Amino acid sequence: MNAVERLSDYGIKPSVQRIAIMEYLMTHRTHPTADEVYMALCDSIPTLSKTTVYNTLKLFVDQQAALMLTIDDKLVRFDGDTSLHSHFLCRRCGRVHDLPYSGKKREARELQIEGHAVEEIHHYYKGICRECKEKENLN
Amino acid sequence: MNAVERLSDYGIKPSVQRIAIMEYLMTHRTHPTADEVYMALCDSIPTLSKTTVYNTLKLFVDQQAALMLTIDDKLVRFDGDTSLHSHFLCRRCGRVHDLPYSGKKREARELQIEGHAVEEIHHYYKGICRECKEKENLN
DNA sequence: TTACAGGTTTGTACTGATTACAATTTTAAT
DNA sequence: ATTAAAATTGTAATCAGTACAAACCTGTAA
Repeated sequence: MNAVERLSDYGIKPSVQRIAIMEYLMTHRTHPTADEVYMALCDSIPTLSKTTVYNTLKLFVDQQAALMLTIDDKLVRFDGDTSLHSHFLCRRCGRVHDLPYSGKKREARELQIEGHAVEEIHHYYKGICRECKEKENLN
Repeated sequence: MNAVERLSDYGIKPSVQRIAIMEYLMTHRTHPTADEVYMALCDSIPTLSKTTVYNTLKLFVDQQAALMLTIDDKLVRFDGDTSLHSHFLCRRCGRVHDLPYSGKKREARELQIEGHAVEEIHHYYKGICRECKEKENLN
């Protein structure tokens, strides 16, 4: 699946900017911030505006073509992988790693929890990631 | 357990401000923002500074006497209940409701997931809360 | 009592991510 | 080719949160 197909799957009209941003999300599983997306693309699209990046990422989230992660209290991150999975934020290196969804399988399909209509599930974990732990142990 | 006891349990020296803020967190399970805490207390402590509220809440979180919730992308919220539980954000009324922790019991005691050292677990759910759904159905 | 030292609080100024908005450009249809 | 609608852009503004230095306590020891 390419970026254009994915956009139209979610009812988003393609444009140079939208395709580039979606492509970036699809090929970089780093959970980038809006600024990181902008910095990565502004060379290849010199006229790109930061406002467009913000608007476009918001559009993707509204259309459910991307996830907005608020795991970090400073920065909002975005994830092009909308499948049900969890996230791990390393307080050492600041990276966000994907984890398989660890909740009850049943719950993920439930529309209701305690009478509330659930539309989004976010499972976040924080700590020190494997790579940072291994580096630490070398010292 | 009163606020002063709770502070000393977490190695925090009591002061008028710290006691008032901890007391507010203990008696208001609304997951308030720093600004909400400030607005609630500035009448009874007229000299209270917003910086103090921010600093104190940060101190509580660092000492693990409170939780910082980043369920909302706009505002950081605080929770005086540090027991393992989940949260539901209603996109209609904006309130955050508590939910029992629904993850696997095993996982909560694990220090590691996929090799990462887990220090914090945050399970967030978003949607429309029961009260808002019921109000909606009346119309 | 006085003076000092440490920690705490305060107010102001600043930062930096995000948004509002109006102008410009592009797209699509007639 | 015209025109309307949609998309993009740049600038200015917003506003939660923070840095910093001055002022203020609190306890201790001369």
